[in-house]
Amino acid sequence: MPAISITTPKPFDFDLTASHQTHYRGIAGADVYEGGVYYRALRRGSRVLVAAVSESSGGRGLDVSLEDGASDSDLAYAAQAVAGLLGLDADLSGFYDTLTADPVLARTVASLHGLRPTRTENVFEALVVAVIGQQISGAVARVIRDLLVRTFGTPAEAHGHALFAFPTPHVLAEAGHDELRAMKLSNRKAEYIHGIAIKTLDGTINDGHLAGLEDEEAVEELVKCRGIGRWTAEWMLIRALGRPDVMPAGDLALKRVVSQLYFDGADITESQLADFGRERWSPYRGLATTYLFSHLRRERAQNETGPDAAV
DNA sequence: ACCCAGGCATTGG
DNA sequence: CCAATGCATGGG
Repeated sequence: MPAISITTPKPFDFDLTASHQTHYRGIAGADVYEGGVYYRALRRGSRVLVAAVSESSGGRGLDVSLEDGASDSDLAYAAQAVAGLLGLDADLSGFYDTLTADPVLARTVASLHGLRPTRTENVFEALVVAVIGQQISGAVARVIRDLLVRTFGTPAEAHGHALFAFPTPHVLAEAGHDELRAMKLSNRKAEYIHGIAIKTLDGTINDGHLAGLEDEEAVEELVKCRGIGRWTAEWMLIRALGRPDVMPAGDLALKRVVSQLYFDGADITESQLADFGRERWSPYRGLATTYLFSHLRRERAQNETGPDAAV
């Protein structure tokens, strides 16, 4: 099986990072983490490559394997894509310095040392996943996201696993309203996602262009799209572009966790959270957000399968 | 049977 | 310009 090694930066915890990417549940959308191997179906042009990623036996990096027939060029592509998905290119040193100055945050995320800010494959994936997650609980969002990926994603049988590449803008743009509604999306969200697919196809939403914009410029441009508000734009910047200083201050769960950790449970407003984050965590508000959410996700997943998993 | 959940667009003051 | 309202669905 063709494979390529990639060296990893420090600090880096592969298990933590792959678990975070799959919401500590082994599968989340197009991402799968099972038996110590992270699987992801990647799009390269019109083809799909399935990467299987595991720690090198030497422990000095990662091995990325593709199916037989993959070229050296495919391997180089996959190595680069996996490095992005796992956030290996992020710089954590400044954030860890911030942690030493914030004992509350440091204690909360103490067991997340080496977690990397993982990413989606592209802007479209992040936007669609964010729209799905608007207003509803993580549990509901997961059901809808996984259904969408299994229904409209590109199946890729490889490494003995049935995997799916994330649906293309083309497929979702071609899908009828009733087909999207069947994904348990609301009428509105079905329209939003359809529109985002169209705008991605016609270049109105363009990864390279957005990557060249400052955080706030990108938000201002994205919120012109129907269905994309500030919250959705900010999550896209974090998830797709790995922006380290973006914080979705309107996020209900983030408000709650910051309230509990820093304000004795008292309700805080969006602007209070924005001020707090700017003063306390700049310029690493995005990394603080990622770590806090990883903490929440893991707690929730453990509570469901943990103490009284009476099976 | 309610009520809430990692928002958004629309409407009405 | 700010406040209220409907939306779809699964879990508590």
